Amino acid sequence: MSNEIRVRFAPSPTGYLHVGSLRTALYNYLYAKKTGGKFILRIEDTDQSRYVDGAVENLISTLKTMGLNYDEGPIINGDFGPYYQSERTEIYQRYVDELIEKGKAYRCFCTEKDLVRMRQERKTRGLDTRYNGQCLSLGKQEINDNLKKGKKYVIRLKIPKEGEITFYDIVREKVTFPWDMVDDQILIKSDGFPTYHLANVIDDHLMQISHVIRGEEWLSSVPKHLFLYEAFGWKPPKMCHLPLLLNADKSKLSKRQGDVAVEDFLKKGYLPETLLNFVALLGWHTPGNEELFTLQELEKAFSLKRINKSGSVFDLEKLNWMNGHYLRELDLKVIGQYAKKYFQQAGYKIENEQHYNELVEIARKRITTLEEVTEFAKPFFSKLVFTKENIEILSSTTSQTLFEYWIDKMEENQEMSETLINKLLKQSAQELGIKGKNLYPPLRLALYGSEHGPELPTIMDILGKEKVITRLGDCLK
RNA sequence: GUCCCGUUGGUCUAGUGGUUAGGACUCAGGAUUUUCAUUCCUGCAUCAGGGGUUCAACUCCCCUACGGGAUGCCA
Repeated sequence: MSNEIRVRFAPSPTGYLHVGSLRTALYNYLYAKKTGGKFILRIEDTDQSRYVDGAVENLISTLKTMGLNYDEGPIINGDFGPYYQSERTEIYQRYVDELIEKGKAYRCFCTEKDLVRMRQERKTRGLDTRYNGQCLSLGKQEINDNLKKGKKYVIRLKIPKEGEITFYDIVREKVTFPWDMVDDQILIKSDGFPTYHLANVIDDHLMQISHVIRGEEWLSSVPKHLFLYEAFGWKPPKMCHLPLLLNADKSKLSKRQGDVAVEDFLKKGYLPETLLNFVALLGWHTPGNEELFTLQELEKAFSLKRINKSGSVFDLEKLNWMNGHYLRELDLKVIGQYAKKYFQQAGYKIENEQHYNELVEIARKRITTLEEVTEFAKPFFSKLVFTKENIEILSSTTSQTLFEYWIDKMEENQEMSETLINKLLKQSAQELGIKGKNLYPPLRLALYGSEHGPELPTIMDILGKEKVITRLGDCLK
C-alpha cells in the first residue's frame, strides 16, 4: 500500500450542505492540500428512505462555489469508483458473506417490533438498549428454515462480550471503550443495503483512505469500525474526530436555532471567503494571533495537530464582522461581481460601470452582508421620500438660498467636476455664510434623501449634473 | 439510565509548571471624518469547583459539578 495521504468527505445527500459538514469538508481538503494528498468525495446514499432529489447536484455545486475541489468523486471519477455507495452494493454483499463465514457476523431475524419491545424491556431494567443477541443462538437448521420461508433478516456484527478496546485519535489521543457497551451493529439492512458502518469501512479500505476526518458524533462508533477492519484483516486508517459545532445554548448546531445550510448563508449575502475562513477557525487555530486567512493561506497553515477538543459555538456576530471585513478588503471588482445579482433582484440597471463601482464602494463600507448592498444605492434609483423633519430642514431659509445658489452655479458651469463641487462648497460658506450644519446635511438630504451618507462629490458624480439640478429644484418651494 | 468526550472573559481562541494570562468578536469611551460608515486608540471582563503532587499549578494527577455526544434496519 502506498503512503499517499488520501482523505475523503463522505456526506449523505439529504438536502443541503450543513455548515458543520462544510468544516469537515474543508479540513479534509486542507489536509490533502497540505500534504500533497488526494481529496475524495464519496456519496453515502445507502438510505433510500432519506433520498432527496437534486441533493447531490446541490452538494457538488456548493462545494464548487466554496472552492473545495475534489480529486476523485462523482462526475470526475477516479481509479477507485464508483463514488456513490448505492452503486457498490454488490461489493458490500461479497464482503459481508466473508464476515459470516468467519463467524464475525450473523443473521438476525428479529422484526422491528421485537426490537422495540426488547429495548423497552431493557430500559425499564435500567440496562442499555443493545440488542440482546438472541438470534446468535440460532442453529444452522433454524437459520436455513427461516431463509427457506423467506423470512426477512438483517446481518449483525458479532461484537465481543468482554474486554475493552483502546485506540488513538489524532484529536482526542487515547480513547477506550468497553466492548460490553458496543452493540451488535446491523451491517446489512433487510432491504439489502448496507448501513453506514459497513459501507464506510469497506469503502475507506478499498479507496485506500489514510485518514478518517469526521465529526465527533462518530467517535463512539469507532470500536465497531475497528472491529470490522480487524475482522477483514485490514489496516485501519488514522482516526481524527472533530469537535462539534454548537448553537448559542451549546447544543449540537441545528436548524431549529437558525440557518445551518451553507446555501442559506450564501443566499443571505455571506461571501464564500468569509464562510471558509470563519468555519476554519471553529476548532482550529494557529499558534499566532492571525485569524484572517484565504483558502490558499489555510492550505499552508493547516495542521491536524492543532485541532482542539471542545465544541465551538457558531457565533453569528463574529461571522457578521468577518463578512464585513471581507466586503471591505476584497478587490472591489470581486465584490462588484458578487453584488450584481442583488442589483438585478432589486431591478437596478447598471448603466455605467464606474458609477456602479462607486455604488458598491459606498455600500461595502456600511453593510455586513451582500443582501444589504442595494440599500445604499436605492436613493440613486428611486424617488426620494422625505419625513416631516426632513422637510423642515429642506425648507429653511438657508437651505432654500443654498439650493438656488447651487442651481445657478451648476447651470453656469459647463461641467460638474469634483473640483467644482469643492469650490462651490467653499463659496457657499464664504459668499452665503452658510456652512457646517446648514451646508452639508441639507444638500445631502436633497440629493440623497438622508442627512448622513456618502460624500457630496461622490453623490453628485453618480447622479450627474442634470439630476443634481432637478433634485435641488424639487426641493425649492 | 449507561458509555464516551469535553471545560481559559458572553463568544472564538493563544498559552505554559514561575507570564501584569496574549489576540479577535461583542459592549463602553475617545480620536480622525462636514455627517454616517470605515479606520485607529483606550477600557470592561476569563483559567468551573474541591483536593492532591511541587519551593511553585491555569498548566500534572484524582474527585465533583456542569456541558455535550452516542445509545436506530439515519448518516
